Amino acid sequence: MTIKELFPLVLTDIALFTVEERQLKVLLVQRKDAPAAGQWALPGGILKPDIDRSLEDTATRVLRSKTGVAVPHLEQVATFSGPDRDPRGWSVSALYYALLPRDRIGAVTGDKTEAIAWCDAHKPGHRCAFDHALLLRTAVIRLQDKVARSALPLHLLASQFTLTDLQQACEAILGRELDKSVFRRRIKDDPALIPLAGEFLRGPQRPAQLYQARAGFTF
Amino acid sequence: MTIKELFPLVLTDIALFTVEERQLKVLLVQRKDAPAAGQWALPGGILKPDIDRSLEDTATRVLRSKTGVAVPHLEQVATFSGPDRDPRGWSVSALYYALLPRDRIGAVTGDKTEAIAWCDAHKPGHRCAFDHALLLRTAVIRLQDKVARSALPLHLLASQFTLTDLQQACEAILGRELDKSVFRRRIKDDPALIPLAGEFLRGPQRPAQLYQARAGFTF
DNA sequence: TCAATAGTGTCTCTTAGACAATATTGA
DNA sequence: TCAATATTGTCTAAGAGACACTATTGA
Repeated sequence: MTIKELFPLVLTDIALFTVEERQLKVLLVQRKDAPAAGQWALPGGILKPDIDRSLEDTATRVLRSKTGVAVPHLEQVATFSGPDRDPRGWSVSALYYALLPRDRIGAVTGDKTEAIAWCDAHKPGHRCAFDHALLLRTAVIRLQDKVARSALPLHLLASQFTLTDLQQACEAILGRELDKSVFRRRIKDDPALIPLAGEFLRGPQRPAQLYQARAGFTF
Repeated sequence: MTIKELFPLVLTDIALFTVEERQLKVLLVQRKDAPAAGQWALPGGILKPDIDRSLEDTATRVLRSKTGVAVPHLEQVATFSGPDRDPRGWSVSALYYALLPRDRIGAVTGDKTEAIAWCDAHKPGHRCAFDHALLLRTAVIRLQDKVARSALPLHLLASQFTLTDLQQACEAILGRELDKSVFRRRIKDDPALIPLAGEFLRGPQRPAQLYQARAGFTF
C-alpha cells in the first residue's frame, strides 16, 4: 500500500465571518493550485505536525497566511471525513469558524496569489469546491444556534458599538428581524456590555449610547 | 523526517452511554496493549482508510469489535488533537458518543482480551488514560445539552417504556431531579411518543401506560 | 417644525416551577 | 383497607412577542 492509502490527509478549513451592510458575510478564496484550481472554497490547509500544536493552531496559521489577519474568536464546528471529498484521497477536515470585527475587514488582504471574496454567508454566489457548501451551511447553523441562545457576537463589532449595531449583527446572523424592545430586555443585564459614560454616536437623530465589550469577554 | 513526524495518528474514541439503576453509565475498557496498557480508557481505535468510508464508520467498527454490539445512535462530539495527548506521537481523535438501550447492556461482551466496565459517567471510578477524562466530560456535556433542549433520549430505553422510565433517563443524564408534571407537559405532544393502546406496565400500583418510539425517530 | 433613530412601557400569551389532588393497582 | 406509583390540575412567576409610546438629535 502506498502512503496515500495508509494515511489520510488531515486538513483544517475555516469559515471566516464578518458583518457588513447588515449582512453576514463569509470569506471565500479562489484556489490557485490543484485540486479544484480556479474554484472557490473556504480557506483551508494541511496540518503541519512539526509546526502546529493543535488543529486550532493549524486554523490560526492558515488564516494568517491566507488573509493576513488574526481573529479574536475561533471555534471548532465539526469534522468531516471520507475517501471521496477530496480528490487527493482519504481526507479528514476539521472545520472551524472565526469572527472578524467589522473594522478589520479592510486588513484582510489575501496572499497575493489567490483572489478572495466576501460572500453572503446564507447564499454565497459562487459554487463551492469539495464539500465546502455543506461545511459553510454547518458553520452558519452553529453560529445561529449560539446567537439564538443569547450569546452576543461582540467579536464581530468594532471596539465601540451601539445596541443597534449589536442587534443588526444578530439579525444578520439569524437571517430575520428582531424586536428592538425584546432584544434590549434580553441583553440589558449582560455583564459583557460596558456602557461608555458620556460616549454617544451622533447623527441626525437621538444620540446612541456607545458600549464596549468587557475585557476578557468570550463568545 | 519519519512518517511518524509527517503524518498524525488518526483515531476515533467513543463514549458509549447507557442508563442502569437510574444512573448514566459509560463504558470504559482496560487497555491490553501499549500505550497505557492496563489503564482504563474510552473504547477507541485507528482509522483504516481502506475499510472505513468515514470517521463515523470507524466508530461503528471499533464499537462492534470492542463490545460486540451495534448502537441505534452515534453522534460526533468534537475532535481533539496535539502532539502530546498520545505517546505514539501527534494525534487527532474524533470523539463520538453512542446510546445503548438498557435492554441490550447484557449483549455487551468485550473482545475477550480487554476487561470492560460500566462506570458512573459523571464520576467514573477509574483514572482515565490519555486525555480521556476530558473527552468523557465533553461528551456528557453534549448529551446533557441536547436533553436540556427537550430532545428525548429514547434510544437509551427498551423498546417499550413508561413515561417514568423516560423521565428517569433524563434525570440520570442531567444529574438532577425533574418535576413530574412539568416533564409530562413538555413531552405530551411529542410525535415521537406512541402510546401502545391497552399496553400497561403493571405492579403494586396504578398501571403505567407503555410507549414506543415512533419509527424513524432520531435523537 | 420634521424625519429619523434611540430608548422605554404595556399588554397579552406562553411556559416553567412548585405543589396539590386524584386515580388505580397489588397485597 | 393501605402503600405505592401514575396521572392530572392549579396557582404563580418569569419571559417572549407584538406594538405603542416617548426622547433627542440634525436639518
